[in-house]
Amino acid sequence: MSPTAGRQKLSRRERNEEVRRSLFKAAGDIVGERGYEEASISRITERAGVALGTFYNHFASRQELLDQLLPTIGEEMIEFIRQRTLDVRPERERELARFRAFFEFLVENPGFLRILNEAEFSAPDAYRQHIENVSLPYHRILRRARAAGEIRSFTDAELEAVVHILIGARSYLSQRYSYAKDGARLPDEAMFDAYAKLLIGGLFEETQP
Amino acid sequence: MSPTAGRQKLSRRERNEEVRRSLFKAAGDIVGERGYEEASISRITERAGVALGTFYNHFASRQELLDQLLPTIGEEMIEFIRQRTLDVRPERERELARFRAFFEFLVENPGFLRILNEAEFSAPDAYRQHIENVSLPYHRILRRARAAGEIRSFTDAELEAVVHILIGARSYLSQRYSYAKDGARLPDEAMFDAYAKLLIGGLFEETQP
Amino acid sequence: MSPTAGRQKLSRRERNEEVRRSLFKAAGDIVGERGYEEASISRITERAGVALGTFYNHFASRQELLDQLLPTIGEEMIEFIRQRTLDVRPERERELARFRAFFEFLVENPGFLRILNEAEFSAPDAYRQHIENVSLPYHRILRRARAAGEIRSFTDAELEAVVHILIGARSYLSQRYSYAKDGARLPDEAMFDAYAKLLIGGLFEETQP
Amino acid sequence: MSPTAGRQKLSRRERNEEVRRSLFKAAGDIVGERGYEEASISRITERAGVALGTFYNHFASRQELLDQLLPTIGEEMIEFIRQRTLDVRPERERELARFRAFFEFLVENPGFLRILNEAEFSAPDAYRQHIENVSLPYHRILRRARAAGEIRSFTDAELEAVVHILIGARSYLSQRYSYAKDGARLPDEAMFDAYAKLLIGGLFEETQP
DNA sequence: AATGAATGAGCTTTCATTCAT
DNA sequence: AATGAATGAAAGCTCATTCAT
Repeated sequence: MSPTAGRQKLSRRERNEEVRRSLFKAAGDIVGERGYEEASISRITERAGVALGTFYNHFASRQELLDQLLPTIGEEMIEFIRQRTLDVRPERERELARFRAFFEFLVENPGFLRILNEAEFSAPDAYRQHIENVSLPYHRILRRARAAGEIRSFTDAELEAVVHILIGARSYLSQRYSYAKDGARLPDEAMFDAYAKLLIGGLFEETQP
Repeated sequence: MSPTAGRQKLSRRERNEEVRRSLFKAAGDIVGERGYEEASISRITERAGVALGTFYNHFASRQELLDQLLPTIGEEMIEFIRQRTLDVRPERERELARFRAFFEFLVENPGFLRILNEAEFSAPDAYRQHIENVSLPYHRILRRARAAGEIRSFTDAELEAVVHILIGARSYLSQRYSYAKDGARLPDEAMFDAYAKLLIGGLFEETQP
Repeated sequence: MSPTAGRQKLSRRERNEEVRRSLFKAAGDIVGERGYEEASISRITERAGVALGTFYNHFASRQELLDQLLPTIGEEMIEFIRQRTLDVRPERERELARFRAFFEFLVENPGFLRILNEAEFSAPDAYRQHIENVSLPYHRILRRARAAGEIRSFTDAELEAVVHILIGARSYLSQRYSYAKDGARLPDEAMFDAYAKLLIGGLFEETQP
Repeated sequence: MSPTAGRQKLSRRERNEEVRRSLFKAAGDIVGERGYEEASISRITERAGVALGTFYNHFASRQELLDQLLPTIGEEMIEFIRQRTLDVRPERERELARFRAFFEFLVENPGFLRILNEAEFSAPDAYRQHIENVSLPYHRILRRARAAGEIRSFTDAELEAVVHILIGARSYLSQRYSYAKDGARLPDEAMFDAYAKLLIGGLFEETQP
């Protein structure tokens, strides 16, 4: 009897996939903690518990892996938010729920912010892809809400700008409130209230007598 | 009259300052074009037209120079915006003018965006300083406008969040519309309109029948 | 029979060890000829016939290798002397034999002196270790000889001082007589005689009428 | 009235000499504390309180200054020992007094040991000069003592070897007992007693039945 | 597929020396 | 004589990638 009998012996294919996953996870952890720059092959493979050369059996280059990080985790984020806001209506409330869900995702994935933000420079293709992955559905959602009369009068092009404003808002607020370094403030209700008020009613008084 | 008055050759002091400035400019250009990572001493000095060792006669380390880039150019940006929006009233219009002025500054300083955004990771002290330099006066402005009745009902903490939302909006919109790579769209009126509508009236309809 | 038995090509393991040894030898040669200061990585690797980067596959740092030089060769010296003086009695004669053997070792290892003497400043940990490696057994030998009545009246602390006197004597005499630079004198019988007389009878007349 | 009137205004010549001395002192201090390696021109001039370029108005090169350090301070040492042992008789006692005076000099000049020992490699010409400065008079002294019947039967060549044995003994004992790093033992009486016994009577019993 | 040594270009920094002011 | 910026070679070390085993 083989020494590994009894356990579900992994097939060659499965083992392969397992090593790949461990490399991917190691890279994500390192980038999340220390940034793309520090994610050297030797650090990644050491963390993954495989030999350095093994890396190149699974990825063509360092950049190839790095370029997969954000899209992959980004999809998880999108799905996470979708799942948490599935039944919320009307769209106004749903958007606020999405905003909250984003911060919940950050709490569960503290490395994501760094993977996301540094990608703009360290994995630009991945970054563009991710922004598109996020903004396209977002744009669609807003157009639908407009069709349903839930949104004020914005043109398509304006809604596209709005999408980037909303994404930018998330991003900067998360920087400010979520970086957990030595006692930074956690996101607070004021932030959620501010976001809600801005989206519903705007910042400035409309009437100037 | 100073002994060096007239069209004298540059004094020792002036020459020194000139070299320093050329190193600073070279570094700013390189970071703006290719990022902090690529701003190696050898590239900087080559661009500045001095020997490599000369760098260390003017800056104690690579990081020291890099840390001065954003605060210096950031102050220029702040002053640029201030000058362009000095007389605009009411605050609502002034904020829109500031927003426009920011994009005008970007047009004149195409490298600034990269210097700013990458600084979060490559010059974190400088980044924190800059964000503070921008957000503190911004927060004050909004509180004053609120006192003047120009702003809707926001608490202080909410206004602080608003500041970061507005800064984040600028940042993401500029990414989307200003990166001049291969024919990206220039900022268009839709963007300004969207920004204006969002700030004045918000995104969603307030009344849900 | 092992699969690599016979005149097989060197195994991976053996090749690895061979490169390491060649780096070690190159470093020892360079330090012996030109001093620690001159033992740069590039010189060492050039002499060893490998690429510069290869060095760091075998040693964590320049200092790590340099710190191994003296202890390794120092042990060889100790063993060399031990082997050559194994059967000499009494202790008085044995000490003289050790003294001679030390100079014989120097003739066969002309670089050793420099590796030893410069280590005090360039590899201080190694130096301390070596001095201890030499002086501890030396001290023990002298105490035993004293117990056997072969040594005059010295306390333990005095014998420890004697050890350093003897080591220092070797060291300075070797400097004077062995440095092979441009025709320096070889160690001569006068030196051995002086050493013998000093140890047996001392320098000064004891009786002053 | 000139601002410096009243004080003995230094002549140009005196000022020059003063700067030179301050450079010399700075270099000696640095080498004593941190070694020749660390004695860079910039460190020396900074410590001396003059501009870097000033160095080359007083010394042709770094090595030139470094080469003067040991001979100069070495002469001070020789004179120090001479003064302290002028009247001691007989020679046997005088030699012990010289040995003690050497250690007294070290206490007053804690940097000397490093200047001396590192010189072998960092200022070899200076080192050879110093050893000669010390050993030639030493040899003469011993020959005279021999002529006076105070010394046992040694040939000239043997006495020369003895000189180096005695110098080596000093050097190693001082290393062992005088380096003041974190609580190293101070030279103790055992050391002086051991030295005395070795010189008067030797180490081993002469008679072996 | 897994391994890990080999490679060499690249990095930041230090430094003795020169030289115009 | 004093100054201090300019120079460029050299240092130790890192790293993505290759490739023989």
